[in-house]
Amino acid sequence: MTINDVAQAAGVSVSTVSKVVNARYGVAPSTMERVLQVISELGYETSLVASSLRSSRTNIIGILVAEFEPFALELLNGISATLRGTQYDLMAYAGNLAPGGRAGWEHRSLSRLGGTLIDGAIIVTPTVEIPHSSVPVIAIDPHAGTSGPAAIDVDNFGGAKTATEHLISLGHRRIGHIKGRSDLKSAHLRESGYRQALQDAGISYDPQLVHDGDYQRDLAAIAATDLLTLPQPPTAIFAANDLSALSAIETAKSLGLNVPNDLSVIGFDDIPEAAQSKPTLSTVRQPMHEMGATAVTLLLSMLAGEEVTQPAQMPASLIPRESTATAPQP
Amino acid sequence: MTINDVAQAAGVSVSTVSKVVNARYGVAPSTMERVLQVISELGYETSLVASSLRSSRTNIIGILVAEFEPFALELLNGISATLRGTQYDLMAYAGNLAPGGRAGWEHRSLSRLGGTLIDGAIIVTPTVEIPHSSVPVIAIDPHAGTSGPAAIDVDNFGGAKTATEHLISLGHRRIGHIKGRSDLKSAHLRESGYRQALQDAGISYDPQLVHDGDYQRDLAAIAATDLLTLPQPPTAIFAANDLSALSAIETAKSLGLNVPNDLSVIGFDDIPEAAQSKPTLSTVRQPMHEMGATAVTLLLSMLAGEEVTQPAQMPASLIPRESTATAPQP
DNA sequence: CTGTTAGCGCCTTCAA
DNA sequence: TTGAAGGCGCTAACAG
Repeated sequence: MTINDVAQAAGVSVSTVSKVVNARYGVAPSTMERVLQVISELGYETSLVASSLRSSRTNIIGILVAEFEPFALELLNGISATLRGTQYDLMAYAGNLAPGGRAGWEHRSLSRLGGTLIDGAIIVTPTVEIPHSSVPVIAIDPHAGTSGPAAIDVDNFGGAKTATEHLISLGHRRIGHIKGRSDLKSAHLRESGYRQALQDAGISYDPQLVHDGDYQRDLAAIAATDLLTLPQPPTAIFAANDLSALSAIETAKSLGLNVPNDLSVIGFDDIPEAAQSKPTLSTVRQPMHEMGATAVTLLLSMLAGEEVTQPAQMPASLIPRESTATAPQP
Repeated sequence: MTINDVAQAAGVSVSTVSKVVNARYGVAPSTMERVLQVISELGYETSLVASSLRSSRTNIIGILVAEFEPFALELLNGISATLRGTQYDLMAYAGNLAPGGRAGWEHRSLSRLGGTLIDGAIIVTPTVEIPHSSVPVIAIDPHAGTSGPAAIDVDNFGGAKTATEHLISLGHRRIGHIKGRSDLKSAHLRESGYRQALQDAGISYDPQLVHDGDYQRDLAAIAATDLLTLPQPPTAIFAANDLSALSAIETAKSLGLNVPNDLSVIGFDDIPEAAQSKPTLSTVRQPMHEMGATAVTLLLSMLAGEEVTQPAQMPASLIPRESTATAPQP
């Protein structure tokens, strides 16, 4: 079912059909009607691929992710809602599913789709490389410096500080931290926030209480075990992300500890699982919906020809749930 | 950055570059090395659009949705997880965001992407039309007959029956129902399940207790109001979906009723909001993750050349939460 | 108003 | 082993 079939069936040339499809001027009303008739009979739709190869505009916004995990999905939700009612369709592409090459998927996806298929891109990346591209790009959560394209992220430092202050306000003095991936800026910022909160409260920093969890479930479990089997274990743990926090809760349970009575745990992100765990997880929420919406807004202005370079920083907010409680009396 | 630039920089022809990129035989090792060198220097990636126009395989699975709402996003999650480790990438396309034409997006999206951009499609549709296509297609939740392509849906009848039985087991005898969209088969099946459960329990069917909610929030609110202002209002309501159920709870609250003490409410779907409402919503869960996984499995076998026509029906499971309780004593 | 022509970037015969 | 040529479906000049 190509434009050729339509042209043939209607007894006109392909260019005439193209004009009708794209509502160009210069087609006789009668011809137009006949062609439209044939089109609807045959159920013809113009091929996105072919037309995008030829013309530069597609009216499609691409969102590029490594894979569709909860964070990206929430973002997608906000993006989709914001895009509704505009002229743009949304195409989400996970370019890292195939086995092999983990690195550089941002560049690969952008090169493969950019320029032709999509008019602009929102790229969700936890890595450092943000390629420059022929189309406007917004990066969300680009754990990197402020170089490169317009970027959006959450206030990692402030959020971590808030989380730690929450624990302090509950009377905790011995507070552990499970760090995130050390090559990501967000991990450092979150650790800094933790240390700042301690310092502000006059609690001295104890390196023994900080272990590496790499934002991953299994490594976080090891870190939690190390922390909890210390001669003087912490009464509370701030984990750099929810995944680590949930893992820490599991570990505490397996060691016979009760959360939150024996140990308080707080995470970062507020992924959907956080609200459904037992006990439900106290955490610091990234406003993913709003981040998605902001990304769209910025991208649309870039597409409208405006210059956008200023990175946007979104606020993080404390979500106290069941996994944090007042410190046990010694 | 096209294949031409690479060819020029490497001092070879485009066809040679193409052969190198696609690992075809017939290129001298030295040439190959030089070309690869240039490719990595220039950061060249083959254009998805151009190559898909020329060759039929892209190793991309498309998932076509009207928009990215919670149901589709959960599905996406399951699909993405199942696709990991296979050779396929995932492209999700929302082809109905642009204002205007609501109907027929399935056909439009499939025509525009199928045949060239994607090797196969999973289409998430609540409407009746399921177009035939040039690529293998699996339909999820196609509230339609068994005609057309391979389809996956949930046991609507059994799930509705289970929900109603749950209310009956709590002592309710006067049970209202807020129906779904009458043009969708799922709505009829859910109503049938409700009536079957009543009949099995020896409770006579009262047409006054069944109102139309169209699966929509606002219409469900009207239906709920009508039900609750009846001379003899129901003590429990089974809503055809969670959206309607949440709306019914709102309505009940605004009428001064306490849920679940004065009125029990149960929904259908188990969307994420159900676990976070106050009170949390009892419901019947569609196994969206598993439905997505099943869709992928079926699609992969179709792509491998096997015939798949048998529709898959997934089980629905009761998720009792706070919004249902024993019937108030008269 | 309509049709012919020339590519968009790529892959695939087919000659050289 | 290499390159030239044709064409995938479509759009955009340009002639007629």
